[in-house]
Amino acid sequence: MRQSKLFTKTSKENPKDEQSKNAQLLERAGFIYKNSAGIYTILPLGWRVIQKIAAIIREEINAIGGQEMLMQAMVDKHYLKATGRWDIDIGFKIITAKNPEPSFVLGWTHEEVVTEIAARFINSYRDLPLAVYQIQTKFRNEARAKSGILRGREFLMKDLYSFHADERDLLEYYEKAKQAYFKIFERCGLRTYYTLAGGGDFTAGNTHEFQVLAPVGEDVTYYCEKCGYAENKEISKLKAGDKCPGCGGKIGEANSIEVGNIFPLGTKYSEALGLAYADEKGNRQPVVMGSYGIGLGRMMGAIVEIHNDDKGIIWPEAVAPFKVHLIALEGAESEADKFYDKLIKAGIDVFYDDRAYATAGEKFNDADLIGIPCRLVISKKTLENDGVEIKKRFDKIGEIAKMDATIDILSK
RNA sequence: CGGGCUGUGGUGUACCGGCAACACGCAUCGUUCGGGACGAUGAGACAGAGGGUUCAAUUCCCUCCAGCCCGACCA
Repeated sequence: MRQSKLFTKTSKENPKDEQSKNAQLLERAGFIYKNSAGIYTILPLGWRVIQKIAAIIREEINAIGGQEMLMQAMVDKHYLKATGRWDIDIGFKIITAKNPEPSFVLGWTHEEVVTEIAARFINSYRDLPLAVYQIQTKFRNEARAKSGILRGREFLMKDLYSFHADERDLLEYYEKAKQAYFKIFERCGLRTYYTLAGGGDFTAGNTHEFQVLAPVGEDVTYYCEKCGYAENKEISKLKAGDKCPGCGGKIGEANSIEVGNIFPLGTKYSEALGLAYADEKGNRQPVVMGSYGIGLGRMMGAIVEIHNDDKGIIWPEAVAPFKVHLIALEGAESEADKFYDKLIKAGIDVFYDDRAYATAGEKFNDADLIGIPCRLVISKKTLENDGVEIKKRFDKIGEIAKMDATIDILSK
């Protein structure tokens, strides 16, 4: 991708109406655009990051047997009526001039919908267990959208639902999902705490959240500095300085961002929507369910909150919009063009700053802001050695390498 | 939903009861070219919307709308 052709441009100033780091940096660098409070367009650069995150999620969820599908945003009243959730004041009900009485809501979750679908296909214990998921837009009428893309009114979510013959099988899968979640977050550069939490409108029992410690986070987590055990303040009896109930380590208190959660739903939804199977003896049993969510936009925001410096974003390699940022300086344009073509041919995901009228300083500052982890600079200076300068985003100075050798290294 | 603050070219700001200024960005020309370089010229806002006070409103008052922050709420 040539930077001169990119749809967006960077901005030198922070937007006046954004206080959170994630929104300031993502907007300045051209990853997102705010249309309304809590409603952000994901621009080409941001969409690349979201796609990287989505690919990692798909890999890990597919690996635990998740089958991807897509449910629709419009959810008929009868689904939420079945569980008494139609009147929860979080959805956007859809009305029209001809139909002032709403009969649809823009889905803020899909337990009811997926449960009814599953009831059509699950009949026997032989059909279980199963797990399906989607990456889809959710709508929530947040009383107060805040913190940039960390709490929006419309956002992309991965929601996974699992179906089991009994509680034991659910818990087994729950553990698998937990491990998959740890992998997903770790691969995306996020250190998460597996946090005991309440169930909200989803289930009466306890649930688990994956919390990233960060000052902007709106949750408060008590966590063990030694073993990583954690509880959400909402339900916790712990306080800072206590001893960890598991290992005796010291409990710390910190604000945190909930990037994911997993819920043992039990039979609440299967009973409400008639999802049952025949066991080995032919007796009808309710299916035991779990649900598992990850907010993709919120993850992107959390990554930026964690990985930045005073110059801009520092993307973890796995989720960076491009693998390398190639910069051509004055006097090296034609050589840089050739090198760019070679990188493309070698299959390297490269962002190429070919802008003729930008100064070196502008290019470097933009590169720092956009935050691609590996930078290549070609200038008259580097060409004296038939070379290119390689610099990691977090390094102060780079080193010169031969162009061909650089392609070899990058294509590995 | 309650409270506070804010709303001025594309962006960030200033001024002010007398028909709007500066920086950045943008356009053209020239000089530059390894950390947002310089000079010249130029385009671009009827000041969130509506109403009121006044000879006169971007400025004062009211209403509404929008945004941010705090709180309440909250997969």
